[in-house]
Amino acid sequence: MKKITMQDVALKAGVSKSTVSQYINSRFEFMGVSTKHRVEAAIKELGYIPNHVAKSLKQKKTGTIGVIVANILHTFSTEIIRAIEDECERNGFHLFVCNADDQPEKERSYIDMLVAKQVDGLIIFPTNGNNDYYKQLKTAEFPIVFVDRVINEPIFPTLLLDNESASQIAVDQLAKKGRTKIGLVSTSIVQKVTPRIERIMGYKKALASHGLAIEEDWIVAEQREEIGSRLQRLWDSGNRPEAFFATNDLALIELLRFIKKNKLVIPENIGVIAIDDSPFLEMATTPISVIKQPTFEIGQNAADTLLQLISSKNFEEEYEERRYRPILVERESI
Amino acid sequence: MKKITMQDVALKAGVSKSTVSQYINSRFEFMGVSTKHRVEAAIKELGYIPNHVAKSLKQKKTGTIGVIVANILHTFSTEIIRAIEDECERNGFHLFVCNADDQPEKERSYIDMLVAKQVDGLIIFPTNGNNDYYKQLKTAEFPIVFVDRVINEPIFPTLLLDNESASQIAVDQLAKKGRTKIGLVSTSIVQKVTPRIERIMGYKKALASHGLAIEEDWIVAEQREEIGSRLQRLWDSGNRPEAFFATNDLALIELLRFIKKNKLVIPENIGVIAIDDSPFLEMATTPISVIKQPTFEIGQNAADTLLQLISSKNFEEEYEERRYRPILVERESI
DNA sequence: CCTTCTCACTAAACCGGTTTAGTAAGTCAT
DNA sequence: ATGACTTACTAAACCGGTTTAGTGAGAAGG
Repeated sequence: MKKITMQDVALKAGVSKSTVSQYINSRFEFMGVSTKHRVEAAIKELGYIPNHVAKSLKQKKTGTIGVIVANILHTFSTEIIRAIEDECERNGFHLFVCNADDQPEKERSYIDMLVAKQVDGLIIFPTNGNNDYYKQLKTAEFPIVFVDRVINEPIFPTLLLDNESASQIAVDQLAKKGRTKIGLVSTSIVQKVTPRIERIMGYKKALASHGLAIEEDWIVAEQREEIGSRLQRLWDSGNRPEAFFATNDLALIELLRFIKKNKLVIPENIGVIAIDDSPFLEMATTPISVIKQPTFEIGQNAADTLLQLISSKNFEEEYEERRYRPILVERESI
Repeated sequence: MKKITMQDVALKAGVSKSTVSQYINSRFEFMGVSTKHRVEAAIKELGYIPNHVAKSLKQKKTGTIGVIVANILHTFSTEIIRAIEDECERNGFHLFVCNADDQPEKERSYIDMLVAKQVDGLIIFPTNGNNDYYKQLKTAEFPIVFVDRVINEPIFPTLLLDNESASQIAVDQLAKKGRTKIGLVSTSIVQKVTPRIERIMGYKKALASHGLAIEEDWIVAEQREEIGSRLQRLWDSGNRPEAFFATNDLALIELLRFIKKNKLVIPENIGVIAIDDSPFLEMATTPISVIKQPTFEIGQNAADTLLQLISSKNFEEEYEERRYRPILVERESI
């Protein structure tokens, strides 16, 4: 069935399509009342819906933004995306969301696809494997904002949690309850993912700040599927920490699974604290203490920063990364 | 900074842009080897990225699909969307995901926006408030697939859980454990949302099938924020069920919050079963039994059905709704 | 009455890639 | 030598909306 165009509306209303375009864009300054009503009636009668593809071609903008998430399984990612969506929507933009699964090749092909689709800008949780390509895009003055991870050069605005600070809070909380033997559980640091690296660094610094030794065996940083068995081996070795600090929600799930398997009681047998929250942690038998990221604020700011870049076209040579203060949610698990 | 176009590549390579277009589209049948290499080198040298907006205008397709979710807070929604994303991606399509918050006006404006953006089709979890508009789109032969909810006429393919069956399984499980006083917790049915209505209907039928009376006071179907206080009043009344059946994950969260507040022990003091799963339910102190939807299959089929509609352009007068068998995940909470 | 200005509207170029009919050169068969 | 066919390539129209310079009619001022 033939799609209705402005030309059809113009014919129906007895005007030119320029006049219809003026009407669609609410430019009524030089438009007779009779003309206006005829165009309005024609649009309604024909059920005309504008074609934004044609408009985008001429105006060289699409009103869309690409978001490339490194790992969408992290709850905080989806929370940040929700905030980005809300803020973009408030400004008349819509999102393509893509999941790179922490793979640089996937990320690269998403960037290409989104640039080809003429998105007006990108928000990327960078995988850290496309640094040359990021530089090319910088040279091309393509608007990009990074979130959650830092790359080797500060070429785009970068927003992320103060990870070391988050670890400091975690260790502080455990130490405050008298815990001196503190282990850490993380997902793999092979890819050198900023939050994981910085949180482990922060954990070490925090232990040192409490005069506590760093027990390398108590640092479990594995692929998610390996965490359980590593924890088991650690537990069975007899040299056990009193508490565990999980650096993200996926690590926490594996930690809780291990705890349940060994029929440990929180916090009597083992203390637990984690970074990032989930609705169920609050109402677990033992509600789990967490350090939250201000995901809504990060997302909103990321969106605003990008929209600013898009509209101003003012590109700085370098950008200072913006760090967000973590938020302690003290429950009963430590 | 000026964007590189095919014309620029053509000039560089010493060919016409038609030739460049043939190269980009891998049409080499009538192309000299020398020409091919010159075009290839020019593309690489200039860093040319095609403009899909121009291509879409000419070809009248964008390779994008709109997904309008009624309520994105439900975990099953995001699981279905993940499956849709994967399947669409496998077929070279990408998604716009919009959240209607169960509001028909929001849904309507999203449909308009997505049609204007020339998406090739829509997957909608319908709010049930735009039936006339759905019919208009049917008349216009716009490809749409409905998910999770049924509207008053079978004008588009519709995929959803066998909700009554899910409730039957829930009541069967509780009855099997000797529970005869079974309450139900749901989010609000004011909007007549298909799954909620059907699950309550299924619950009543299932009680009847076990010769159990329907205690209207034990049916809590409220706005999410009201559920806790309604449950509290029910509990304090003294006329209490032995177990609760939560019809979705949001209702379950409120139920668990109530249980925790009243220091009840699952399943000793109160049995619990719910529809829809979450990672944490498995490792709760008392792992919660659930009836899962086959979200991956539903999402994949929804995507395939829509892609079929898009490519075949073959629209039936009516469609039979497709029901999916629920899956029991027996844990320890009943 | 003539000139200038304003109002209301329109023709046509443009955005960038696709596609198709057309062109030129070379090959082959008669 | 000529006609038919194939290969390799290209000019230009098209997709649908935007935008701008242009046009005609009417009003106002000198």
